[in-house]
Amino acid sequence: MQALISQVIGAALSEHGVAVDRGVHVEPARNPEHGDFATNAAMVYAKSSGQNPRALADTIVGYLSAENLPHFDHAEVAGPGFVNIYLKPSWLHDALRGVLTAGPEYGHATLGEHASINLEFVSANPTGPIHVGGARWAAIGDALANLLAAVGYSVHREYYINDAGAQMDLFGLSLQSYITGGEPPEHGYSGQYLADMATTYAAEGLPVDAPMEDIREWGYAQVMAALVQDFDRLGVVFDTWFSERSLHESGQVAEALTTLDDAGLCYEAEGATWLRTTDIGEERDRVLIRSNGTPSYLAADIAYHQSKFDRGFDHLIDIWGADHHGQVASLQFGTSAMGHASGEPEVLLGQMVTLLRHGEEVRISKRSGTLITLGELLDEVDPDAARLTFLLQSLDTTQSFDIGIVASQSMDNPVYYVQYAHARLASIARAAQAAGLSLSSIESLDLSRLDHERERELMAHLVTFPETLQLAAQSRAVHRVTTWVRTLAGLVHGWYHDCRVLTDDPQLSTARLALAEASRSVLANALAILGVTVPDRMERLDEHA
RNA sequence: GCGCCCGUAGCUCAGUUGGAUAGAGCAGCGGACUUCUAAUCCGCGGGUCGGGGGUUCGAAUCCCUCCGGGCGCGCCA
Repeated sequence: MQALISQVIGAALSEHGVAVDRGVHVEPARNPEHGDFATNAAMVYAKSSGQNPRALADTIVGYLSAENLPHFDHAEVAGPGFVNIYLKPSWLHDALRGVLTAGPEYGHATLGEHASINLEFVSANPTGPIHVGGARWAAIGDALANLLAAVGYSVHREYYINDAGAQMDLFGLSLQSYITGGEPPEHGYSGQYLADMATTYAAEGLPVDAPMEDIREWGYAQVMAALVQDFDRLGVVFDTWFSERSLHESGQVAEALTTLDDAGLCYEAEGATWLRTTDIGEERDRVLIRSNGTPSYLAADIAYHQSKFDRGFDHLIDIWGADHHGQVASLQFGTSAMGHASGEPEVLLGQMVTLLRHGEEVRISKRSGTLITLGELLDEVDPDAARLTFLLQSLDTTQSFDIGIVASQSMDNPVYYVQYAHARLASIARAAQAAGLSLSSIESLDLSRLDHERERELMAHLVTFPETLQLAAQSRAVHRVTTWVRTLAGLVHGWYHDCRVLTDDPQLSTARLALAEASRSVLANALAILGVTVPDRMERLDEHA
């Protein structure tokens, strides 16, 4: 409908001799008094057409009125030159029919044209449990994958295991000291999880005097197993766990280094090999091969992203913590030097999580061992509550995650508000079935009885779902879906309160049942994208709970 | 010093990519269950959109500048 109106106005302007070079924006009116849709086209093109905005708006109204648009009622000029478009209620009834017909597919799009995306997120050293910051990327990455899939991309979830390099040895030495009771290494890892691992190690009867390498590898396996388990609890499953070591062992890192060198982008100095990142305005060049002969993290990362392209992905997206911001340009430079489009990989930087407990900040540091792990978080906080909390905010804002609030005040957590809306609608469906009420064929439904203001608002919001998904996907902003679904839940609750579905008026009840089913379906669809459980019923809580 | 992000109600955050009277949740106060679930609904109070310039019909949104906060600026990852 929106697109159709935009098209008609565009054609009208062209016919009127106006060059339509900036598109025609038609948006749902925010205020019901402004009709169903509004456009600012008259103000945008006033200058180039040589007319004042209101006169041009009058012209547009004339065209619209003559056009015989479906469901068109009338249009009028408002304010400085807006054109407000009023449609007959039947347009929302038709739209609702469309929602029901599309079912679980409603809102899905073919924007991505099946292009394949490799989405990498969380990626960390396997030297300990994932912490709360990682949990944010896990929730967001998984939901973004769902979102991109919903608009037509083929998405692959990937976790890069940084199992090569000095940190692994430091981890091995640290664990060894816990096992032997010996001196811990300088700047080593510490924390309860290492003590627990040492206990397990002893319980399994493994040799205390084993070489560090063996202990390191044993610990690595332990950490990975725990990682998979924690992600599973959060509902996140990766398609690929990619080992950094494998890149070194297969020679792909060496290969990448050769390619970069052949392109003349490397030089040697101070015993090391450098990448000329100052060529792209970086402050300094970056080391590719250390003076001790080992490739740097950057070298492996360039090879890693090359491997993603080798595996056939059309586009790469990485979600990184903002503390890695400084590495983006070098990696992209390296990737483009390997022959790929500039801007690959697309790196989404997420701001940090400030962990609080009842308003008091908890400093997290993996090496100092004061971390709150994902597992510990999920011991205290319902996984759905955790996920939705992470999906509430934009990646660009630092998130305050108060464990105390998300756990203890779970009554007030938005996740239950949204889930409860679904449970209520599912409850209506059950009651309707018990009463022998069912939806006849969608085409023959008489929806004209849906004329309550609550119903108008609810239907009008359902209509914006497809656009919301597309905008959210294009801007990689999952939280927009969350915002949208919270609004939907609010509208559902309000409607539920004012508009009883099961009445002694069969036509009214049937029409309302259709709206309930459509709302339930879209709600379930949206929650599935967010990765939040969709309950058909929820237990009544105690008064004091 | 340089780069990125942020600053919106007491608190936590949205704000449809520049639109009409800036919103929600929580917290506070006051109302609504003989009903398909009250984990709900309704009402009230609460704002120099960090400050100042600029761009234009129109700015929370774009540009400049200052202030305040976070993160980074390793041959760690």
